[in-house]
Amino acid sequence: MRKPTLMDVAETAGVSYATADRVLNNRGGVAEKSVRRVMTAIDQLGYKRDVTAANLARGRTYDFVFLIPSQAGAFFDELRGAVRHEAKMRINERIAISLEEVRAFDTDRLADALEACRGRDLAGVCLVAINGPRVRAAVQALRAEGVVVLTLVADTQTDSRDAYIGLDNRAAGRTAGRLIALTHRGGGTILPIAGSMDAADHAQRYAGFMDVMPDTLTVLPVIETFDRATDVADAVRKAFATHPNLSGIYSIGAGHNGLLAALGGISRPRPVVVLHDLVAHVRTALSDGLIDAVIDQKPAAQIALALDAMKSLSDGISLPSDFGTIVPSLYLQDNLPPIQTGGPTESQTL
Amino acid sequence: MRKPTLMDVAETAGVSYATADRVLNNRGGVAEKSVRRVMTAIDQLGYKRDVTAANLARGRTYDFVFLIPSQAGAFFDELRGAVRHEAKMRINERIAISLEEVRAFDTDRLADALEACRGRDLAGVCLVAINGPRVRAAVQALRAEGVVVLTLVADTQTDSRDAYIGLDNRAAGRTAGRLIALTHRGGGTILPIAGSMDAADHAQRYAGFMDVMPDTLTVLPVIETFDRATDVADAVRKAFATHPNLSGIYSIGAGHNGLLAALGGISRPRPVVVLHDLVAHVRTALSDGLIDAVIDQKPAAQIALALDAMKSLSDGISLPSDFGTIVPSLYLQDNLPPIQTGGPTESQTL
DNA sequence: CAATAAATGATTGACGCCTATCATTTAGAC
DNA sequence: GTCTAAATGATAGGCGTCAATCATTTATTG
Repeated sequence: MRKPTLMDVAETAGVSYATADRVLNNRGGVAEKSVRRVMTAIDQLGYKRDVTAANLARGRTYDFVFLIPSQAGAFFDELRGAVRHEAKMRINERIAISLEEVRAFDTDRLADALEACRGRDLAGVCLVAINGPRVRAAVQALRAEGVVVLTLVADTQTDSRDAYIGLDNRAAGRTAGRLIALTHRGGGTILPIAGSMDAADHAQRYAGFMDVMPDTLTVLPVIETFDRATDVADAVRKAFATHPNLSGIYSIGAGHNGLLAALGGISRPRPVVVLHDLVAHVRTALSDGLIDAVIDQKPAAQIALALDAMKSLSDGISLPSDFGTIVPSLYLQDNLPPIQTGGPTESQTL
Repeated sequence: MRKPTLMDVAETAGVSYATADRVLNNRGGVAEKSVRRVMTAIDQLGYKRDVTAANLARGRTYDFVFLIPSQAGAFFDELRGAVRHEAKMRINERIAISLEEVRAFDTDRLADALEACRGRDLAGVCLVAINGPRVRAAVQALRAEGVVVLTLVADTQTDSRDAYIGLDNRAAGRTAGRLIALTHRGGGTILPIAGSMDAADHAQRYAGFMDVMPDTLTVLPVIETFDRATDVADAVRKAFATHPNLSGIYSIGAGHNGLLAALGGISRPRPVVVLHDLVAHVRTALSDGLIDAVIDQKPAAQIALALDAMKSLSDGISLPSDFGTIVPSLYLQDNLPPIQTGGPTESQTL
């Protein structure tokens, strides 16, 4: 039989369409026993509301805003690219996405951008969080308006946003550590390089890394480079000079260009190198065998997840508890994912 | 401004709605110059047909059938589970999925099942292919009816189906090999275990594995176990006895229970173990540190891809050339994906 | 039992598109 | 200029739901 409609439900419940509708969209003013009869009919028939028809009727559209740092750097480039891609993909899901760039590390600009979102009848806002009183207040104001607010990549206080989508940095660090350990079953000397141990994500990755380090390995003190390529290169070169038996490098942060440059210049057997984020030049380096493994946080997947989450939340559907935790992907040179094609719906012009 | 409708297009093109409609759905009988004017208006306004409204109006539904081997075994269990899951997920996308189990390795049963699909006005059929003249004929007959036919996991001749969704087995083997090589930089002895080298997937994995084996490693001859757990266990135990310096195992096929049992029983330092498919007991073994790495072919993702592909193809949209190639995922115990929750839409009862 | 409130029924016009019909205009052939 | 074919316009009903209105029935209360 054909998919049941709400009219069918009404009939088998022995009530009018109007009453069935009142129950379905709990508009109230329905007697207890009628509610029950409708409910019964609903799951007797296996009725499921036709969401597309509903959205059509409601004329509902979802307006989402992404506030992404304008920070140069391959990772945020990818993130922005993913937003643009999803924006194209979802126009015929009645989802309108606008991408706004915000100057990086500038709480005031971020707060400005958030405040500018008020009164625009948005369904959701997604931001890469940095903390600050104005930011926090602006988020609260938005949520008070009924706008769903998500944090992405970097979180704020747990209670001041609706959900957080981001990498499990501890797991990422553990994964890196596990791989390093596996490749050093005979022992060795490892150099961890971070941007800044004051950055929560770097600190968590490092902690995860150390969690799984066996004591047969010598782990040198972390070098902080503030993700500046030249500093990274210098640090690596110096380490090579100082530790002739350096056998592994874990690069916790960014500034990979420096690392790659330094690696290209050495003569003796290259150490095992594990680093983060499969951006274009890292991908090339991995393909070329200049590095061994990349731990990725799948920015495109995060954007897609964020959209699903915002849509659900703004429909009043709550998220599963473990939602939003991104498990890192591990890539060697042989299981690199294809360059983003966008799936078959890409060409859906007409 | 609001999303333009076809009426808007008609107006800015200076034609009637009927003509615009004739162009959009190329029903023919429109003068060349009118076609151009409508086309121009379409991309001037950035008009995109509202697919949901269109499907609503058409009353179009997509009926898909999955023919999955009834073969016991965790992998096909997962595959079937994924089909059922997607079936639930997509009912409000006007997609009806039915899952039919077919006795494994039985071309006649498969052909029967395919023939039973005829005349049912299906949009697509997805099968785990095994070759045989009757199967091939049945597939052709279906396609002649306009049914999209996809192969999943195992392929047939390239020209006899619309698309193939499946693991890049060579890449999977290479990934395993790369990991083994990385963990044996000092050399070692590796045991590859396959179900049958006559099976294309196993042979390909093995080939990929050997592609990247450095000559500093000793690779023992492949053992064929026909994926029988007891045979696997025996083979592993025997290998331990024969090769005291056995340092790595690559299990190419299934029958992992036997491998895990044998591993649990050894006293000396465990070799590095890499195997395929993150099914429940493998997951447990990985969590417990009984094995080191798992290469997964993401059955759930394959099912989702298959559905997207069938839908696109039956809408007349062709697939990108690299579509359907599944790149293997590599899991260590720290980056295990969460147990399938199904995303936020799961709870979308009303 | 009347007066009031609560619950229900009946119906309607969107939403954007599809499909079909019928009338009208325009162009081409002679 | 007439006749025919091609092109176009106008319009209507339907897809399943939402949101609203108004009329009617049923229950409650004193």
